[in-house]
Amino acid sequence: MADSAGSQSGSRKAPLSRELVLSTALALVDAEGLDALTMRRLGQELDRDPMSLYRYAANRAALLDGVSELVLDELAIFPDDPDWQAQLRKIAHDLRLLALRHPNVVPLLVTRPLSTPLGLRPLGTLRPLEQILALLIEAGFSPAAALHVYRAYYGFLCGHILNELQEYIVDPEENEAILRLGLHRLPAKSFPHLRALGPVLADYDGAAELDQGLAILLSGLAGQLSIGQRESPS
Amino acid sequence: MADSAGSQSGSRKAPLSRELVLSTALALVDAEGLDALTMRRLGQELDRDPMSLYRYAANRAALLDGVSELVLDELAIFPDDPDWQAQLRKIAHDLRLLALRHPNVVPLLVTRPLSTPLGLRPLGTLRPLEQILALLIEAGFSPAAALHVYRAYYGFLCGHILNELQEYIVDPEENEAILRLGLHRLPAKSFPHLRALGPVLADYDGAAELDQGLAILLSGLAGQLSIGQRESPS
DNA sequence: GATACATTCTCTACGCTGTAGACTTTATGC
DNA sequence: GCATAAAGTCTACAGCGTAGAGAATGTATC
Repeated sequence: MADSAGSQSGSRKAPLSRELVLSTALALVDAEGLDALTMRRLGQELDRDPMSLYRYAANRAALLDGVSELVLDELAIFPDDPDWQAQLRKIAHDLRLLALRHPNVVPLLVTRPLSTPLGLRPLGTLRPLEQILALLIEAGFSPAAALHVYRAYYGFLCGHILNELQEYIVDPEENEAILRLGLHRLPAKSFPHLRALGPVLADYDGAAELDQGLAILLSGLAGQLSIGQRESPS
Repeated sequence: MADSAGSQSGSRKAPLSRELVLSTALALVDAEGLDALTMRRLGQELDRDPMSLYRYAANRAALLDGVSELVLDELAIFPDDPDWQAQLRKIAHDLRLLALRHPNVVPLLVTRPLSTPLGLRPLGTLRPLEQILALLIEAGFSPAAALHVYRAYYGFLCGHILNELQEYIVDPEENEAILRLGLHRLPAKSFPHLRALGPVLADYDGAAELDQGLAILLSGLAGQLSIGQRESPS
């Protein structure tokens, strides 16, 4: 018998479950990146035959969807908050922190919906949309206006997170080195401004910039609310 | 006898080049998606051994970077435009159209930089950043302020494009069907607003929404300009 | 023409991937 | 004890990226 790794000395291993599979997958992605999440590797991590995973996810794509869902489940939204702007700000910062906590999952979050029609996505990934719509409608926006506000808000939010993560470098020791090395590599002639910004690029206060952008956007969107209220029937 | 496609009847085939390889790769991605772009398949498309591609791209990742670059090269930016807001609006719409023209490349555009420190990216992907910085500095922003404006602007832009593409469905015939099918699948109890929005979701005027968002954002950002500098040259 | 060299392309092979299909083991109900 | 269902395993296949050696071709020099 091939009782390979640790586990119980007895014949039985811990029972598998979708939750266990997904959380192990997430841990693996967090630790070693998306590419490390292969069926074989995950099976090994769970001390099971890779094929057993197909009981809990129809295929690798579904597994990735599951991981997305699991991460988004960490996001708490309160659609009943009477201060919708404050709530949107809170959600934004929460999502930002979530992204920083699971940077390797962000490509998934942002990419998977591109290949799945809205209606067929995992429910967990649609929950934020639904709840933010609820929040906005509660705040007085018409459903259609709520959708537009959502799009502007969520688009901006995703964009910010992507942007920030693109400049983010894991090891702050190496940061300076790689940054300088990289920037030095740029032809001075065609990239003068970028090269000159080296030091400024190095300290990026993502939370502050997110706040600034949100302030602009939310106040603009709030303006549409008061206009809409004055003219349109509720 | 493997002389498959057209080409000369003689022994020689058309000479390969990086441009040819990349544009063929782009065509393949446009036509059949990112997954279809394998070394073997691309080799077959060019009627060459897959290994010959490694002369023109160090590996598959570099090939993907090359495709990103090729697409971004289509984007024209005029850093000398005296009306920076108009220029930013134009860039935004151009990039949006570019994304709609090459939807399968968007994941690449958005995802690849996440795994490459800024300084080590293909130069072609840094050009827009540099040129927009130039535009903003020319307009009177300090370099640091220009960077902040760029981040807010470009983040919003990317976010919008991603958002729009996520709701975009290729076949307008099937659109209604899949949409309804999908929405009908949603539990009415937990997704009331989303279900109710079906018709509104169906017609999404991306250009208009992009314009609206930009209007809010740019006017807000322009405000920072006038505050930042007491005496304005404009 | 002949020779040497550099470039370009091809061939073979290795270890990895997702997963279909048949099979074995274990838990459960009668 | 036995039937049935559920869970897990095994084997196998087609496809992937790409290392490394080799063949074919183009060019420079004599």
